[in-house]
Amino acid sequence: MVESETAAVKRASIGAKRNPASQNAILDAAEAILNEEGLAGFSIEAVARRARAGKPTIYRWWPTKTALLLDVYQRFKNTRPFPDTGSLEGDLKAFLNNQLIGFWQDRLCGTVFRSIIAEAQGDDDAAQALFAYERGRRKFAEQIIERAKARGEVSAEFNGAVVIELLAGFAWHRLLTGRLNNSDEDIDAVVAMIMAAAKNGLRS
Amino acid sequence: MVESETAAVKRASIGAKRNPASQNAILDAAEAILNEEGLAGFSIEAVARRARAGKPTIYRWWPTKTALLLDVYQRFKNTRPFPDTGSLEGDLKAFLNNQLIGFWQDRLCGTVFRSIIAEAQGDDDAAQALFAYERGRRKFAEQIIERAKARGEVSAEFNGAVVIELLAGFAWHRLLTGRLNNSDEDIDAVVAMIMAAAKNGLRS
Amino acid sequence: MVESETAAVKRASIGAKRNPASQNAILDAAEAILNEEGLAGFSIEAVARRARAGKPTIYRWWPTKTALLLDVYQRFKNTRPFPDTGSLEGDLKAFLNNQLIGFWQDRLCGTVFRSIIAEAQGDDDAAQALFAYERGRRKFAEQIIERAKARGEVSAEFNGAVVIELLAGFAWHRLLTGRLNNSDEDIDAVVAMIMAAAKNGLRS
Amino acid sequence: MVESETAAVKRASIGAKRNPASQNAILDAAEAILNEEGLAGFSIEAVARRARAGKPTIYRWWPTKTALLLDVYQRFKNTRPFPDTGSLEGDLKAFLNNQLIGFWQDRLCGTVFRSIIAEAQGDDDAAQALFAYERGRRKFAEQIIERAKARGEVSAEFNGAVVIELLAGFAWHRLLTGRLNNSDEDIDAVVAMIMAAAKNGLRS
DNA sequence: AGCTAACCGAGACGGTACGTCTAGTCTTGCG
DNA sequence: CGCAAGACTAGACGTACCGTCTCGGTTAGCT
Repeated sequence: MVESETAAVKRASIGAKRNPASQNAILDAAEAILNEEGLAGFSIEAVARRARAGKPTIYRWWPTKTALLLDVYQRFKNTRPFPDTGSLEGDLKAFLNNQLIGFWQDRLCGTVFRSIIAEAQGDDDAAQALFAYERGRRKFAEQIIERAKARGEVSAEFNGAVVIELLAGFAWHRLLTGRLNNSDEDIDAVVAMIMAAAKNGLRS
Repeated sequence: MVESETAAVKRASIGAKRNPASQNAILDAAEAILNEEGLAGFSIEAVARRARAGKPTIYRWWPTKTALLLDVYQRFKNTRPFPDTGSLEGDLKAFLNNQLIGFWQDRLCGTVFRSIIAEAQGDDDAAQALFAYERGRRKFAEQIIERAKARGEVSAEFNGAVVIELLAGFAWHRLLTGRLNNSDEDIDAVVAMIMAAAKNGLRS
Repeated sequence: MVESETAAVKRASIGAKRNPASQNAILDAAEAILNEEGLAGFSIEAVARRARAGKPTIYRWWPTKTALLLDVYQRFKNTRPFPDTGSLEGDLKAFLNNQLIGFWQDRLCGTVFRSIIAEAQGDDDAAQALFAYERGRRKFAEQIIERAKARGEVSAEFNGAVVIELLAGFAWHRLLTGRLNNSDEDIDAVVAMIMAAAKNGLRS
Repeated sequence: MVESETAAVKRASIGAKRNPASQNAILDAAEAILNEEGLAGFSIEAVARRARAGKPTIYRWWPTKTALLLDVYQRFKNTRPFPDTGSLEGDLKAFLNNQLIGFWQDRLCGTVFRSIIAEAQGDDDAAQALFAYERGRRKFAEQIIERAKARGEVSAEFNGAVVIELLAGFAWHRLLTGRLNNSDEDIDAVVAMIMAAAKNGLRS
């Protein structure tokens, strides 16, 4: 993904339209800087230097630093499955492992997402972008509970939204406190807790 | 607490020891800026300007921006009770309401804590300080579960650490996604979920 | 001359040859910008924007900003007479009034020429163009002295080149120090000074 | 004067007051850049780089590029005499040689002054500064004529202001057309012209 | 009682990054 | 092939903070 991080190639305009080579070089550079120096060293200036791009080229396509971060994050998505494992327990574990904790452990996904969350705490635009994205992800994940209800695994009153947010919150907390690794056992514990609550058939 | 935010008074040295008036003026200014302009406008320079203090005076006592943020946060603490309500359910609700969500809704506590978390994502020192603080808070909160075990409300195998982290994660997630308000019903749902799991007597 | 400064008309290519409409639109825009915003606001970018022309179109025909300026200046020329008034005094006054100070007071001529001189101080190409132009003008003006010698108004040893340069220098100085206006009386004084020197019949 | 152009020394603050070492390093660097690269290469950025100074340090003390140029120019002044030679002819030659043409030929004085004139053509503040300076210089030089009148060399009606401006204009013209050198003979011719006019006793 | 050490406000210092502007080059697609 | 359009690299613009430093002054506490 970061194949051209020291791209010494000369990259001119390709006419009156966006040059995908530049776009990729910028995203590559952004990713590489986050990887090597973390959020603290991540500046538009540094990205431009590394990508051998002009600053205006970056500002033309990404209005804010966070927009660039979000784009870097988007490049990682779509690869991991979000399967119907046939059981609530399996689905919840897959959710944590494939979409949250496990996903963030892969490459820079976690680093980038941490940066986005941090950025959103001080910048309103970033906040709106992140919140919209996150709300969508949660809504999507609530299908897990709908499937479980269809299967009869949980009662219709079971509060799916809260379950999903509990899992997401747990994962965010692990991410933001630098404790993603060695979470396997705790993931099992969390899911077991949810399953226990589900078996009691309560409305939440 | 912010009684002297426009302190026009002249505040000289009081000799070879720390001047508490300066210390307070700086913390007041920091708080006021966070209140009025948010994390984005929060800079040492701005705090010094507003507090009519010299920058070195700030750097002498707070090595980093985050240290100052942590101090601002500390000023809010200690007031809210952390009672033994006599039941696990009561204790958990009190934990969320008095120590987490409810507490953060009060004045600037939430804003400041959000800022600290954000800062910690890019600054290692800040991260260590926050993580140590947070770990301590969780350990302390686990007493809730110990008390419940002593009462016989939950089995000895109940995974208290995970429960506390689920609640903390839920609260962080609400804080960081700007959804602290209108959480009362969801707090009840979360606690009900935990109680349901506890009643099943599982190891977690 | 500035008839199409807001040229909203669509101006396409007229095939494989230079489009005079574009050329004029560019010169018009350049002139208008100099008029309204002065040399400081005069950029190729601004000219292209105003003329609704592509930057390459400008660069194709004018290699430098100064070349464009010189072209704008040239459009003003040729209209004023450079007559043989029959006397040295009349010729000198006509020179100052028609070719220098009086000419520069007309419309933007002075503004444009000031800009060219300024440009020439930092750009070698511009300097060469300006100097060649100016040298030619002086040589031409020296005919005034030749005519006076033919008439017997001054001796053959009279240093015509220095006289012309004195007048040119005086005019440049007025132009560059923003004092073109109210020069009439001073023009008379300058010419009287030259006439007095001439009458003494000295070699200069 | 440019003794520390590659000043590798570390130059910290000397407290809450202007550091003359920085000031000198900046002026040295500005001078060196003008010398080596001319006005075209003269940017605040380049000066800061060469002086190993921060850009804000330059902007703190010199609001515009021209202000810096003027300061560089001022460092050259005051050394050359402006003597009373006892005769109008001698005074005029000394004026041209010591204060104008001859002075500008020395080191970078001419280059710097050319740059100032150029800058003044596009920047109003620069123009005001230059015009005020220049007006003062001319007023001062008019003492030459006053002295000649006191000596009885010229009549009381002799127009001193115009004479001084003729000389200044001649010198500016030589400077701005890159023809300072080999002016000695022409200086003599110019002065002879003025002397001839003076002898005729005309009012100008 | 005098000296010293640490404090205080102030603000300059060398830097880095910001977001905007222009320079000059390039390519596309229409006419 | 000329044209409008607009992308590209490059780098200067002027501003805001960063964290460090020295200044000149003040006062507490030790000698």
